[in-house]
Amino acid sequence: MANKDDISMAVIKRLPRYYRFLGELKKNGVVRISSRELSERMGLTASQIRQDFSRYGGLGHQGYGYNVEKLHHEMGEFLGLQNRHAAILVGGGNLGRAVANHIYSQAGGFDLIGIFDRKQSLTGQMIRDIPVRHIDGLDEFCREQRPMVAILCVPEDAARDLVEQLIGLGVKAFWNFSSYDISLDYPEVPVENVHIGDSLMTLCYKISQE
Amino acid sequence: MANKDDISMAVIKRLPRYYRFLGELKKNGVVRISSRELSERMGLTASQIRQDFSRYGGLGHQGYGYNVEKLHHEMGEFLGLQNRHAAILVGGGNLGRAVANHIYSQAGGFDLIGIFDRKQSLTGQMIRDIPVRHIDGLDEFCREQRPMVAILCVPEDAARDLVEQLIGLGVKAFWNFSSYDISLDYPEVPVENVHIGDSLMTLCYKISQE
DNA sequence: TAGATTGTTAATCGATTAACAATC
DNA sequence: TAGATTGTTAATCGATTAACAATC
Repeated sequence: MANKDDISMAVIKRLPRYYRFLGELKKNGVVRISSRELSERMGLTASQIRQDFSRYGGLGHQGYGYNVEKLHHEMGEFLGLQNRHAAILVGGGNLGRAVANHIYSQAGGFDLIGIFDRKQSLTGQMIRDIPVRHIDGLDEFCREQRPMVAILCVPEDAARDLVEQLIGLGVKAFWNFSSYDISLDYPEVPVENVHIGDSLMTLCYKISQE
Repeated sequence: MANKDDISMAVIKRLPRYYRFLGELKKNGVVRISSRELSERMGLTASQIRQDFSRYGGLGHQGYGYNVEKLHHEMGEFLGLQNRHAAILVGGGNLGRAVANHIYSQAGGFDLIGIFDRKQSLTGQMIRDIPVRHIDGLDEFCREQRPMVAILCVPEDAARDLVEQLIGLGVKAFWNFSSYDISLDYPEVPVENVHIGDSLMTLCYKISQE
């Protein structure tokens, strides 16, 4: 397999979508698929699909195409979905709850081990099978449980302070729903941003263009 | 001003971030800024910033830089934030609530005029100042109120049927939080996707790379 | 074997960066 | 005027598409 370091973000960003489509095909009992047919279903070029897949070594067979189950499985491996990373969630509001539920229904990758909020009224409430703890207990919890990932569903100012605190506590990566730009201060730390506000502005632009 | 149709998505996707940073500078009383200084604050090249801004006509002044307030305002105009689009939200769960609150706190673009859910237990509840209605009333509501945009915070299968129904009811654009790929079936309809599941997989990949 | 389809190389296209003349 | 900085053109870099030999 090619060294993953060579693979550009442009390709990586397409992998989850491939993974979803292949999962769907697998569920529908499709055994094999050609790059051409997959391209039609996904709205990509067959060329791009072959380029993307070929980076991961011999996934296909000439004259046959790709085995759906194998491809789906390998794609999950490339994404690292077989790993289990201990994660904590900070911010138990609506967004935090939605995200917590998502992690549960999503196949792989993360185990949510703690939820924190600064609102006293939330502490003790259960989200799925996890109790919401008060943010004051964050330090102690992290020192004992050593979460690897933190999910930030808090406002920008809170996120800024939390990132500093959490990095000090050994957190290695962030799933960031705030508008605080973590990478500017910590360029080496893996961060995945979900900027809902930016998405809304982009929609506004697209509509204005009609 | 250049015809907006010429401007690529790569540029458009950066506009909300510019808009946010400029709003912050404005709030901090910064009057003027050069492309070089903005580039350092945002982690971009000065060249890219000048390229991006120059597409919109003479926003800067040689030897001076850019006026922060003017640039912020113009950026908002390009994004169409001065418009008001009537929007409905389908799906009153945690994600729907989070999104509804977002629309309220966000400066511009959308007026949320209705919220729908198929759960009887939710109907009648208030989210902000909007009552949750039962999904059975969607047709009648849309025929009377003519929403332009629909926000989908429902599972994929529900989203599929809803899009068909809503397009029939005159909805022109979608903010889509489901994994249903609207553009495959309706390539002409403006859609902005927020794929939380894909984002989580991408994070998983980034962590595995460390 | 003949037909299908990959993996890969080459060509094209688009986006980013560098350079600099224009000018405030 | 001298210094700073834009807007724009040219150069570079990267990503996508096309073509096709390899081969199942």
